[in-house]
Amino acid sequence: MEKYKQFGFKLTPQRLAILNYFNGNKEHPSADDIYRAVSKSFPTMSFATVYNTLEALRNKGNVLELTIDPNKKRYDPNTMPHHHLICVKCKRIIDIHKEFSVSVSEDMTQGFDLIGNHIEFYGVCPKCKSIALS
Amino acid sequence: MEKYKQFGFKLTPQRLAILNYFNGNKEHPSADDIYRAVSKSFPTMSFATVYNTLEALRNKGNVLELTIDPNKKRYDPNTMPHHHLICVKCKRIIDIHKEFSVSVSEDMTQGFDLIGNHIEFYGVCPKCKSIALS
DNA sequence: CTGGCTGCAAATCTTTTGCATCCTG
DNA sequence: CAGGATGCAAAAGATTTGCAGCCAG
Repeated sequence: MEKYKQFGFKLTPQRLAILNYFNGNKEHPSADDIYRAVSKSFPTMSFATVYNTLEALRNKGNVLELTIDPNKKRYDPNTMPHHHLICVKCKRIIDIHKEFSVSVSEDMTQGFDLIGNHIEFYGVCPKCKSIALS
Repeated sequence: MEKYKQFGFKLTPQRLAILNYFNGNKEHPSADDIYRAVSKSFPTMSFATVYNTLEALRNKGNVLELTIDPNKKRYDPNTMPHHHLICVKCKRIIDIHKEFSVSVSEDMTQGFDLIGNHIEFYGVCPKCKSIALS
């Protein structure tokens, strides 16, 4: 795919498969999710390649690592600034595209240089709500 | 300590040691930090007891589990609502005690019931700034 | 006394690493 | 054709679990 040439890294078939899986993906998958999905087309795919590719993409700023799920890292190919809402039961994550004004005065930052911020919203998704009722 | 009786769970010496370690602690320690600190007074302390106690405290709402550090869970005995600023280099976490208005319209939440939110600020702490310069 | 807690070790899960081989640029 | 990427397996960390014995209430 031409659109990936800009990335400036070797475009192996495995990486292309991961990029295709990411394309338009809003699921915030874990490394294992990616491994399982891409293994279907690449039976020899290894975790080393998944993590290696994620690391490469992360260094280029094409993927974000999410720490919102306590059990494992999740990855987000949508690099536009945005926030997340996570279901506390099933851990499903959806995007919140909205800007918030969350400035902090210097006396609160104890000499830190600020780089950015990310808001985690917590909630219960519709599916888990209905399960809870039954 | 009388103040802990309210917790309504067995006050073993090990748990008391963990509670004392937590008392006023602003370090946001990991399970391993807790284990190492409390092991000094309790050489037989085990990880099982640390995790067991953390789980019990968490269920009572006396400790928060932070997911902000990608490498491990961190724990916060300060249960007043507040936010965090993390150094992206050394992972030091400091508290941000300020309220922000971050309401989300219903059309963004896709049917989720909202429970709460938490803001992660990213930055570089003074110590890591000076190391970077040298 | 008794049920919950402790401590140890083994197991699990996620992520990382070493290294020989492969293949993109 | 060289250097980076792959795949496998082993290793490293973090967290969980099984279970026999212990002790706070």
